[in-house]
Amino acid sequence: MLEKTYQPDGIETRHYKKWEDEGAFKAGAGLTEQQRKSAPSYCIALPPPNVTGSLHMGHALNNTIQDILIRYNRMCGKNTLWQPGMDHAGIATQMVVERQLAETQQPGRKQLGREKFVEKIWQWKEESGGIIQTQQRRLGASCDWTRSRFTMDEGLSKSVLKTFVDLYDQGYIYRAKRLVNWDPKLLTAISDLEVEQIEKDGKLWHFKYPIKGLVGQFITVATTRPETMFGDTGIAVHPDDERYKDLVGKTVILPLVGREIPIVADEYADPELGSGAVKITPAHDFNDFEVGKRAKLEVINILDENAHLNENVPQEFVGLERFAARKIVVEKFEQLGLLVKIDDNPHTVPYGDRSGVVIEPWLTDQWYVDAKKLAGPAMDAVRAGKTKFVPNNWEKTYFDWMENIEPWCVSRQLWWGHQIPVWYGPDGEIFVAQDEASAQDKANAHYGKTVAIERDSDVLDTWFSSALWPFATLGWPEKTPELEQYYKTNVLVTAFDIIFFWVARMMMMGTHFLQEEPFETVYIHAIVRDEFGAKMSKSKGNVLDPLVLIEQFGADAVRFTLSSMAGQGRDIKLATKSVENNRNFVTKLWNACRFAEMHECKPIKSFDAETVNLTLSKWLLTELAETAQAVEKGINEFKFNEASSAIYKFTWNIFCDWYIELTKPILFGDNEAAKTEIRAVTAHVIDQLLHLMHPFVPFVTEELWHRFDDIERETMLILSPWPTSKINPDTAPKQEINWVIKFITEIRSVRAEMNIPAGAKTPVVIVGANPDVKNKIETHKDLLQKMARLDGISIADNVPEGAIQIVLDGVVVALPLAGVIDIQAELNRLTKEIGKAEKDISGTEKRLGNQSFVAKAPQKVITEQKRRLQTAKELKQDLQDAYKRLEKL
RNA sequence: GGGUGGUUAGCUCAGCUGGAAGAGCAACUCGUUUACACCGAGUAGGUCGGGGGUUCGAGCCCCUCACCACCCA
Repeated sequence: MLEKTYQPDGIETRHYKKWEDEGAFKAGAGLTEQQRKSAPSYCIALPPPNVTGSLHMGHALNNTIQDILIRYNRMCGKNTLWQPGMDHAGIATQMVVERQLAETQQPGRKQLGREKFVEKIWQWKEESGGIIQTQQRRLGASCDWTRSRFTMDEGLSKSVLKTFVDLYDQGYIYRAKRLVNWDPKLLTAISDLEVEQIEKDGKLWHFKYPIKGLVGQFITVATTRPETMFGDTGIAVHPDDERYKDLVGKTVILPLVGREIPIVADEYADPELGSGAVKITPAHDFNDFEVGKRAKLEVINILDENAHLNENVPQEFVGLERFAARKIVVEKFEQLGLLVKIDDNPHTVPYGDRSGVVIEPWLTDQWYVDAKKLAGPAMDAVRAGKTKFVPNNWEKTYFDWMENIEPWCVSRQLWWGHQIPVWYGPDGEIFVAQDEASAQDKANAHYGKTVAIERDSDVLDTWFSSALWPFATLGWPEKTPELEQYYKTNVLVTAFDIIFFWVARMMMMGTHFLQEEPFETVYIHAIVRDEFGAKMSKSKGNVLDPLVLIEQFGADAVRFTLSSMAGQGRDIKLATKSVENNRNFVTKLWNACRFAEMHECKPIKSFDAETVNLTLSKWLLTELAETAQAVEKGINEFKFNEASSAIYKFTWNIFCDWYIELTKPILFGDNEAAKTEIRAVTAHVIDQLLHLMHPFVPFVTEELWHRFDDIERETMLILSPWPTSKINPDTAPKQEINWVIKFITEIRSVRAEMNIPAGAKTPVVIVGANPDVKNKIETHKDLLQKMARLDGISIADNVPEGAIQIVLDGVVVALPLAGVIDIQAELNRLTKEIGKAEKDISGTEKRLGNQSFVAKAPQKVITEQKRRLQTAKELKQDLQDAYKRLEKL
């Protein structure tokens, strides 16, 4: 016997273990060798989480969606693969391990040296990396863990090297000295996508620079970064700016330095901003770099890797930290009388999203991928509809970014990652090869003798390897059966913030190396926020931990909450309360099965939905079939909220609220044939429902499927085939049961409104019943009485005196309660009802009286309006009659 | 500054190719009945952000304004 409530803890781990142990997650699970070859494949590459990561709500949503898709398609008999894994997260991992070394008083990174440090990282990875995969299991993710991959594993590393070498040989990769976003804390270049622009209350300092040859004349420049003045190599003014026209071509003497620098005309200078003249520091500002190129200005780097002033500044300033330098520079200008004023100036400042320090544009040698060339085919694939974005509007974001794509800086000054396969000869000649031996050969051939070569110490950007994910995990560059079977993958599920980072790069690499884009569909889901719509963040303290919620309410409740809220194009505002509600929903399902169990509803193997006799059965089966179709449609269209809502409504509002209640008179009665049918139907519908719900709430459904009857299951629900459903074209059962429901609802409503005690049973008299109504009443007499709390139903020609009167489809349902009810209250109630009918009548009449409506509206709408008017008129008449009868008393 | 999404009941959100606004939660009233109090029955609650337009008809289409959120400069 099922317990009163569902307790997920032990059950979840038990089923998960069984699924995993018995290979239910494995590629092609549930199919025979033969079927695997012929079945259509369905493959999802899991966006690899970061090896240092732990499961947050975003992952929970992301994984839930993928799991729904995978479980559904697996049950549909497809050859499925959900390919999991992790990426090595260069910076993040290095940071984690460095912090750990510091905390345990061990020698730091630099003391250890590269080899030892990397060893430490591997050690860390084995011991505590990848916690997230355990957490994904808690959520129920049915990935093929036996195929789990890591971007630093041997196979992927090979793919990465091949990719680099091929791209280099094909001319897509080059080395260049350009400005990069330099993180002076982590001492590496970072992607501009890893730079956060944050609005800050800054200052705008106005400095006077003396003009050479014009004694006592100055030009005022405004700057947000005084300390960079040591690197100034020019002053820019707008070419049309009358104030400065005469100064263009002259030079100024850079204070504190004494360098002579030119005043140039460039449209970059905004006459409206500050003084209209702007100092140009090409080595330390992206815009200035461009101006400098146009005006052929000198490029002077004044910062070292730690963002301290280097030897290119006057002796007394060398070694100063950038913000200390700023203070001192301002003081010096003030002392020299060259500080004009200081304005408040809110502006955006770039911060490294990992380090949290201000990012420095810094001039370095780095490796670049010519992303522009790769972007072309990747865009074509989307234009041609070979890859579709869902919701579609994200295509625009994709195109906007791809069209304006910048060279992709792929080198990072880290130790953790794929070391760049580039070797340098004694004179700096570049040799690119997959291993040192081949590089040596190339070098020897080049120089005509054996020379010492040295490998580039930098590693590749993590995204360089993740970009290969959808095919490298399938074995590429080898032509493996898996690659053949599963590429291109069906869908990529991710959040919008990853479109640039990852989707775009996979599209580029996939189209380039396999001549086929990596996915049919890119489904972009929502971002999970807190219940007030704010971003979840540790500092705000509004983070909901999925594992805590799973602990509290069960994984199914968490999953169902997320899928219910996964509407398209909208963020999810998540409150604990809604998870609790869905826990209640799971319990409701549990109790429905408990009811079935109590009444010995057991699956009948030979059950045939076509042969049921009872209207109630036919009605329920139709509702079920409609639900199944809604669920399928919802999943196929990525409208998980619609699928979830169909499940919820059927389970709670149809099956529990009505069906179970309507079966009670039968199950407690003595019509054995009816009882037998209801038992079979109930069991059948629950069985089907558990299938429909399984992708959403896998644990409780698996558990119930095994428990609500005593059949020894040959398989597990996870591998049980998805039901086929057929909607009965006969709508009569539906109409009949809906009439029953309406009858009961109306009486209940009136009883509550007229304050009839819940316990009191009332007789009811039906007046004006046609044979059809009489028939329905006769058929469902027991349950109508039970559910509407009636004490007998009689049929009469006249309405008894002093009764409450309900008009239901032209029939008067009277509750003769003379002496009990408050006549005036009943008169008031009827007046209100009459008012409603009148409003309906006048609205419809107005519409039908409109010539152009009648002339232009479709016939269907007009007929509907006429019918509506007729019904309303009849209702009003009946209500008025009821009123008159009562009024006479 | 450019772009995207949003504004519907107190809250969170549905609302199909335009045909008379729905759910869940919260609120309030009442709880007989062994599936379930993690429950049941019922009630109330909305100028669909403002303005204009198209249309016989607009929450939905068009224009405009306001506000909110996010992305990119």
